[in-house]
Formats: sequence, C-alpha cells, structure tokens
Amino acid sequence: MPATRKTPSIGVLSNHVGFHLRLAQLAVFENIGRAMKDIDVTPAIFSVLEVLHENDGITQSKLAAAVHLERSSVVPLLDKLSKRGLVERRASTTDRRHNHLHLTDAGRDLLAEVLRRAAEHEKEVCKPFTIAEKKLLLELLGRFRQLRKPEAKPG
Amino acid sequence: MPATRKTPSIGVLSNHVGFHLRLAQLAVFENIGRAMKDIDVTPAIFSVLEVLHENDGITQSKLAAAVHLERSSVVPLLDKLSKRGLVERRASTTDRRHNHLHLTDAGRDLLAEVLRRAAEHEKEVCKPFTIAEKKLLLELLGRFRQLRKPEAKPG
DNA sequence: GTCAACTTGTTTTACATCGAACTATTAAAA
DNA sequence: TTTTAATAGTTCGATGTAAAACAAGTTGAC
Repeated sequence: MPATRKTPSIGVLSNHVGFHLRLAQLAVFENIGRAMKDIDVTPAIFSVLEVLHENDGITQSKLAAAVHLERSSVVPLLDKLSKRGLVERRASTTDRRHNHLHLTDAGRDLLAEVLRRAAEHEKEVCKPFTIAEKKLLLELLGRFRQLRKPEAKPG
Repeated sequence: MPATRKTPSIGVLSNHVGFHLRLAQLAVFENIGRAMKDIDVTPAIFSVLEVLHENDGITQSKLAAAVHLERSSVVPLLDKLSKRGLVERRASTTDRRHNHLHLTDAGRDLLAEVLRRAAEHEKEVCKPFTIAEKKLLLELLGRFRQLRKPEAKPG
C-alpha cells in the first residue's frame, strides 16, 4: 500500500488550536521577514523598538515582560541594537541595578520607517478579513491570556 | 521623570495580529509543555508522531512539509526519535534517495498516550471558547494560509 | 545513452531563545 | 546593624530551527 500518495493527512492536528496558531504565526512572520529584511528588523526588534518608544526609560526586565521574552534573551538583542546605534542603555543613578533604555534619534527614525511598513504589511496580511472579523480574531486570541502560567501567588 | 510607572504600553502592537498570534501560541505551547514534559514530548514531536501514524511509510521531505518544518530540521528530530526507539527509517528499495518512515510499536504506544493527554489538554486550553467559537477561530486562522510564500510557479 | 537539472537526505554553520547559575545591588527581617 | 532575601542585568550552556552547500540518486532533454 503506497503510503505517500497525494497530500499527507495531519490527523487530529487539524482540530488542535496549537497547530493552527503555529501555522498562522509562521505565515505572518514569514511575511514580516520579507517586508523588513532589507532594514534588518525582525518581529522581536520591531516590538522592542515600539515598546521603547512608548516607554522611554523603561528597564530591561520590564521591557522583557512587555514583549514576552526572557530577561536573558533581551540582553543580546539590546547589545545588537545599541551596536547599531538605535538604543542606549543608561545606568540608573537611583538604583544601580537598573538600566534605563532610550531610543536614539537613529532609533526613532528607523522606528518611523518600520511603523510605516508594518502598517502596510498589516493591511496586506489582514486582507482575508473584514474589519469586524479582524477585531473578532484579536478578541478571541486575547482569551488565551487567561491560561497563562499558574504562577503561584494566590491573591 | 519616572518612565516605568505601572504597566508599560505596547503601542501599536496591540493592533497587530502577528504579536497576538505569538502570545497565543506561546501560551498554548507552554501549556502543552507542562502536560507532556514527563514523557518528553514537544509539540513538534507530537505532530511528527501523529503524521507518521496517519501516513505510514511517508518520506522525510513529505513529513517536513506536512508539519511545516524544514527538511534539515527534521533530521535531528528523527535521529532523536529513532534513538528513543519510536521511529524507524527504512531505505527505499525503489528510489534509493528516500527513507520511508515507520512508527515502531513503542512509537504507537507513546502516541496513544500522547493523544489521550492532547485531547485533555485541548479541552483545557479551549475552555475560554464555546464549540462554535473554537470552530470559528480555527476557520479564521486557516485563512492565513492564503498568504503563504509567493513561491513562483504560476499555474 | 549522455549530460544537465532536479530531488532527497544530510552536514555544517548560524542564530534566537531559554533556563540556571552568578554578581552587584537594594530591601526586608532579625 | 547585621543578616537574609529579593531583584536587575549578565554569562554560560543547551536546544530548536533554519539556510546554504553537498553527495548520492534519479529523471528528462537531447
């Protein structure tokens, strides 16, 4: 019995949200990659620049939490960005454990371009949806937040 | 100017599907991780076992395509699985480039357990949704398929 | 039948991310 | 005040995935 005729079946995977979330994310991120590769901006970098712009002087830990990366993952990312002259780490004077992060002018400029492209890209990627459908999709996705880490700490 | 009062803003990210897809996938996969870590099964492994079960004798390339991994990524994964005695690579007799992949008895046994847990986990993860909502969500996610790689090949 | 083009699995290299352990610093407890 | 615990950033090691280059095999053009 020739097993691999035509398209392989994915079995129960077709009923699992995890699988489909991954595929969707893959497709969208691939798209972003194409849209921004010439300016060397990944989704992670985009989110960092945007959060830095929205929260000037934020610390690394808070940034990490905001973009859902680990503290330790943010370090090399910021290394790269400050090497590119987009971000500055300023040691805090009041609490010498903290770094306060700031976008440089170059960082702000790049972010402006990134935002321009991101808006365009978002339009592209959401073509399959009406406004209402997109809003609905985001709302549905938001519900997964409910199941984040059962992180001890009772009220 | 204390920049980091309260919760940092994520700016335009809140309107970008990519960001929310990532968060949702993160949350769901984290959950799966917890549910299966004692049997050493990741989402990728789950999908591979299932596709192998559904398509006995499938080749590595086709498997890779089915689970949306690269050919080259599937190699170390299968190495591990065959080392664990869950999967067999049999060289094809008709086309010596191909490996035909087969689940071993142990592989089938493990998959059975995995499917049991996956079903339970899926129920858990989809608690925030009604049946109709979940169906809707999967349908919406499916629409992102339309934007997969503009991979040359005109009709 | 020969040679070019393609396909399959693999190797190698690179990279993003994580978790655990470490240092310096601050805060809390005693 | 001294001791202890917590926090911020970092380092280090491991892992998963990808992209590019490759060898072996196959197919198709001529």
